[in-house]
Parts: sequence; C-alpha cells; structure tokens
Amino acid sequence: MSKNLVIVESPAKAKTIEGFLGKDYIVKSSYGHVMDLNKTQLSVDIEHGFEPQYEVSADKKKLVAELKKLAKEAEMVWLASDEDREGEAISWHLFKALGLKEDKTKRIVFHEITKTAIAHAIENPRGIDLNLVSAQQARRVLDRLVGYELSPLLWRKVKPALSAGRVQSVAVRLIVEREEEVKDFKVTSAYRVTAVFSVDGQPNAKLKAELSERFAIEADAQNFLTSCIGAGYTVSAVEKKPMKKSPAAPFTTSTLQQEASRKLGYSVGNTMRVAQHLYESGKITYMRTDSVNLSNLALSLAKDEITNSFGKEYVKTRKYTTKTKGAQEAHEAIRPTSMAASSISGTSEEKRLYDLIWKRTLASQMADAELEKTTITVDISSSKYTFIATGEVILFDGFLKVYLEGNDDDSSEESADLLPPVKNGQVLKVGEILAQQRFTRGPARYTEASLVKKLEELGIGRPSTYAPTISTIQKREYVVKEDRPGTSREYKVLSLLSDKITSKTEAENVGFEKSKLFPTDIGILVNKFLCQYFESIIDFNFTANVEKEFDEIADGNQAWNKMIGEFYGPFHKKIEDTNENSAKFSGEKLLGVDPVSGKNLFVKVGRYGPMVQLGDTDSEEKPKFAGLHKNQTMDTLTLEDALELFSFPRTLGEYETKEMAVAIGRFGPYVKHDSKFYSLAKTDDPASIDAERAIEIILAKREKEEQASIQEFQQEPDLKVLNGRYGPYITFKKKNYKIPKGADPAKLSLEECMAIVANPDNAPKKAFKGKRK
DNA sequence: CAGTGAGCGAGCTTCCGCTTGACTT
Repeated sequence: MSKNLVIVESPAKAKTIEGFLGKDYIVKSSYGHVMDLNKTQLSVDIEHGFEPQYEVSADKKKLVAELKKLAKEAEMVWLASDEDREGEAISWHLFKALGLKEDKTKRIVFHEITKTAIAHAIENPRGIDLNLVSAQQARRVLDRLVGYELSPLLWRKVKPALSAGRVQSVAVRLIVEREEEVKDFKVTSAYRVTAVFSVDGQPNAKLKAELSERFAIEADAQNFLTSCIGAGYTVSAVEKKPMKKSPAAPFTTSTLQQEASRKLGYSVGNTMRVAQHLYESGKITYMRTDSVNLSNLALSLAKDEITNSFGKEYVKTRKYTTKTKGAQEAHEAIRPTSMAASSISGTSEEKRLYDLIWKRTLASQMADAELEKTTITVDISSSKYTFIATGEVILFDGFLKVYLEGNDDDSSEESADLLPPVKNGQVLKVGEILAQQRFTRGPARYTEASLVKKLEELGIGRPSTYAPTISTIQKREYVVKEDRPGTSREYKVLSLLSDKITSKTEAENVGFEKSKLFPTDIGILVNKFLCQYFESIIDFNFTANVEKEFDEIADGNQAWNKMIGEFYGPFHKKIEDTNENSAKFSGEKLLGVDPVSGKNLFVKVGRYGPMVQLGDTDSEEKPKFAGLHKNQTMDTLTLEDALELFSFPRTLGEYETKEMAVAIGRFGPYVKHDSKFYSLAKTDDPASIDAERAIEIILAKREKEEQASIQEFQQEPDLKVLNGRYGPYITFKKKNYKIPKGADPAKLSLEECMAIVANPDNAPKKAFKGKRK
C-alpha cells in the first residue's frame, strides 16, 4: 500500500500534513499517549529499580491494532510526535506497542506545521532519544508515586476519595494562602485630595489634578482645605516626556486563557473547548502551547495584512522568545492559520475568541505606539504641597490601533486624560477641591485564569493540564468558584467650594467578588495536613527542582531510577511514619458546651464533610452528628449555629393526614411529606419555616410535576413519560430511560414504553464499574 | 429545563500529561 506511514499526535495535524506530503505518505494520529501505567494499581516496581509497568491504554487498543497493521504494510514508519519529553515517550511507546524495527523506523520533529518545516524534518531524521524518554519516565513515575501514596494516606487520615499531587496540591495551597492573606489584610485609609482648575481663555477646558500628599486623618485634610481658602494657584512646571508602548507577545495557552477571562469572561475550560473547535476546523494553530514563536510564514502573512490594512509604517516584524520556566516549545504560538481572515463563521463564542487571537497576533507584529506624557505641577500660595496633573497624548497609535492587553488589577482609578495647554507661570482658577477618604486594597483572590498565570510562573503544570487541574480541585471540593456579594462601607468626603468647607458621608460597595476561587473547609484542612507532614512536596520550588533533575537525565548525566530512588526513600518513610504515628486529622475544634445536655459540642470534618458533633467520641452514649449547611464554614460557625443544626428534622404538623417535617439534606433544606421530598426555595429559612409555607411548596411542586408530565398510566403508576432538561424521557422505578429517535413521546403506549425500558440500549449509562481480572 | 435526600458491615476512591470523542436520563 502506502510506502510511508507517518504518526503524529493530533488528528487535525495529521490531516494538514497529509496534504503537504503527497500520495506516498499516509499520515495517522496516535491521539496522544498510547501507553500508560495501570490506573488501578501503583504499577511501579519499587523493588526493581522503579521499573514502570506500562500497558496499552484500554481506549487505545483498537487504534494500536490499526496502526500496527499499517506499520507492517509500510516500508518506513516515521514517528513524528512532538519534540518534547512527552512526545519522545510517545514515539518510544509507539515503537514498542507497534513492534517496529529499528531499520524501518525514523524519528522526525518539527515545531511548525508548514510545508517547508515538514520537508526539512523528513530530510533530517534521527533515532529515538532514550535519555529524553528516561526523563519522561522519571516524571511519570514521580507523579505516580506522589499521587498514589499521598492520596490513600488522606483517605485514612482525613476523608475518603480525596487526592493529592505535585500540581493540584500546590494549586490548592495558593488559594488557601491567598484567602489567609485577604483575611489578614489590615485596611487603612487616607484622604486623597483632588482639584479641578479652569484656565483663562479656555472656557471648556478642565484641568484635573491630585495633591502630592495624602492625609492619614480627617483633621489634617480639614486643615489643608482650610489653608486653601483664598489661596492662589500657579503653574510651576510643565514637563513633557516621550514614551513608548510595545505590543504583547502572541498567545500561549496560559495568556490566551487569561485574556479570554479578562476580556470575554470565559472560564479556562470554556476557552479551551472553543479553541479546540477553532483548531479542528483549521482556523487556528494548535492551542496547547507554551511557545510565543511564530513561523516565518506567519510573520510574512502578518506583515502583508498590516501593510494592506494600515500601511507600511505600522509594520514591525518581531521575534519573541519565551521566558517561561520549563517551557518546552514543541509548537508555535497560538495564531490564526490565515492572517487575511479577520473574521470567521461560527458560533458567537468562536467568533469572539478568534477575533482576540487574530488581533493579538497582528498587534504583535506592529510598530510601537508613541506617546507623550505631560506632567503639570501647580503651586499653592498658602501651602508647601503641590497639585500634579498628568496626561497622555498618543502621537502614533501603532499596535494600539488593533489591540491592547487587559490588566488583572482593577485598581487604576482614572485613566490619564488629555490636558489643556498651559504655560509655566500661568495662574489658574480653582473650582472644587475634594478630600475623599480612600481605603487600601488587599490582595486579590484568584480567578481560574490568574491561578493559571501563577502556576505557569512557578513552572508547575503544562498547557495541556491547566484546565483539567482547575477542574480537579473543584471536583474534589477543595475549592469553589463563586460570586460573593460585597458589603457597604462608608467614607468621608470633604469639599472646598467658593471658600466654604462642607463635609458629608457617602457609601460604596466593596468586596464584591465575581467568579473567584475560594477554599473550602476540606481544602483548608488537606492543605494544613500536607503543610504539616509533606511540606517538601507542596513547596513552590519542588517542581522546579525536580525539573532540573529531569534535564540532567535528558542530558544523559544522571540515571533516572537513581534520581527517583533518592526521592522515594525519605518520602516513603515519611508516608509510613505519618500513617503509623499520627491521629485522624479532622480539624476538630471545641465550640462550647450545649446548655441543655451539658455535652461538648465540636465541629470537625467527618466522612461526609464538615459536621458538628454533640458529645465526646469516646463517651458511652453515642454522640449525635449533623452536617453543616452549604453556606457555613467551620471557621466562622458559632455555638448557636451548631445548636440550631441539631434542631432538624423538625415536624411542621399534618397535611392531608400525613406528617410534614423540615430537614437539611445533601442538596440543601427540604420538606418531607408522604415520603416525598420538596426542596425549599433559597429565600426560605429552614429554621423558621411554618406549615403554611410548607404546603405552598408542596403544591407548587405538584403543579410543576403535572406540567412536566407527558403521559401517565393507571395500570403502571411507576412508569411515566416526563419532559426533562434534555427533552422527553421515561422514568420507571427510579431509573430514567431515553426515548428512541422518531417516537412521539405523547403517543407511546404502555407496551411501547415497557419495551423501551426493557431495551438495554436505552438504559441509563453508568460510570464504568466492571473490574477485569 | 429533572431528580437527587448518608451515617459499621463492602468495596471503592487517587497522580500528571499527551490527545479527542461521545453526547448523558
């Protein structure tokens, strides 16, 4: 058949390359790694040099068989996985899994998907770099050992089904520590003084200026304003300074995630999903990259586009180099495949993300913006202080014509304005002078994207793992992403206008948070555990240090299993030691004593999460337990809150001869009636809800159910055809079944429904539970 | 846009990095 089989990692890449290579080449994809350690066991032979037991991944068996067949028929197999540690390992695993022969296998690499780059790669093949493979093996084994020894320890000491790892545990640590910083931050205030001047002969011109000094206390601000009564104001200096602004580098995964978050409000996961789409439809280059490099082709495409749209003076071809720790640069930066396409067809999400990528790429190849910054100093006849006004004028817009990078901190109070022309020595007329109380701002909580930025700075995680890591720490409930309302804060404003000082108090809303990451009680507790016993693993430099060793291995200067051995000895000893000698780590805290029973009341993390416990664990009488509400935290829970938790379930009286009770369950507060459950509305308070309101809730839900119901059958009350979120479905004995396409849900007979239920094709899909062997 | 509603007992959970599907009841 085909003489040559080329294997790359991504199917979209395969398609493009096949176009470049012609009919003698068939190009296939490995879809990433084809071999990995078994998920259900450690799969590292500790006794024998930490030899990893790789196997073909379950979901790759079919693919490997197909590739094997193609490889057999080909005269030459070209392994073209990425040129980085993981890519080299993929080639090695393919070599093994496909049973390739050395004389019939070549390893090639390229960093950009262009015809010349591919041709060059084919002319310059090499062998598989086994040192680099060893480095990957060290990385893989280290992560497995850390993850699979630490996690079970957490199950025993803290709570089942938790996890820890080199990357996720640092991510959690960052969020926990940031929260502490936010809580510990001491807010101080000072009076910021601003004045508005008018200029003779320029009736519409306003000169806004700020005083060079801020006053710590109100009395000082007051004194200053008093001193200004009747004072004169003269321009004492006008200074002009030229400035330049340069465009930001083209997008990497991390910077794309940040900008899409800042400018479009996309979550990290959403950005990657949309980008994947753009990539698969050939509109952008690969979206998981740490490189800011653009191919020569891209540079010239950008140059043409800029020349055509804006003129030659806007062109400045730039080569960017990465400064990111641990970058492996196997790909190009993220860019449009065609710079001429300034917009695309697609969903609005896709269009907006593409627009961002297009502009960023174009701007990166454009001239600097030239600005002039003007600083005007205004003397006060009665004071040693001066007012300063700053303004900016754009002399040449350059790259600003298309794009300006966003900013994470929203603290910039006002943007610099255009200033009216004034001369040194000119006398100004003052309008209002304001002294406003301003407060210092504490550190900002992380968003998903700013956490990615931080992780990248620390060299922790890779472009392919940023989004999954963020989803893992939320899935484990170490962290929640949510909005939180702010609080109202009063501030003082003093005003001097027409020689009269007035004072008033105003209010502002502060501390409102949108889509920020907050640690949960579990996250805080697990972090505390790891800090106490495994500080070295969640050290911010741990990854950077092991990366140095991986580089040594890649350079052939160290044996990988020797490195792992040196790490594993002390690590494993600490695991065993902690397992044997430490008590349960529940974060238990004594809240006080129950005034009724006189028993101790504790708050702690139990098998199912944060809970309160009434009575001592080792007392004869079994203690009582109750879980915390969703919006309660162990840190802020009071004795009263805790006592209230024990007041459930509370009976509310009878309705239709059946008892009603209010209780708090896994999904929040609910009313139970006639063995049915009715969730309370968010506005209902379970502590004070009465029978009347409970009946309202019951009736409301009944009505809703009625509306959702498409069909019911008297002969078989367990079976119903309902209208759900994903459309009509059949529910039978607490299980739901999909309705085959083409069937009209309203006209199904009972027999037809029973047939649907009996057909395993329509059965509810369950998570893989079967176990082999 | 639905439904879900703990608490010994039995057995399970877990890592990080590469890649895309298949598409819920």
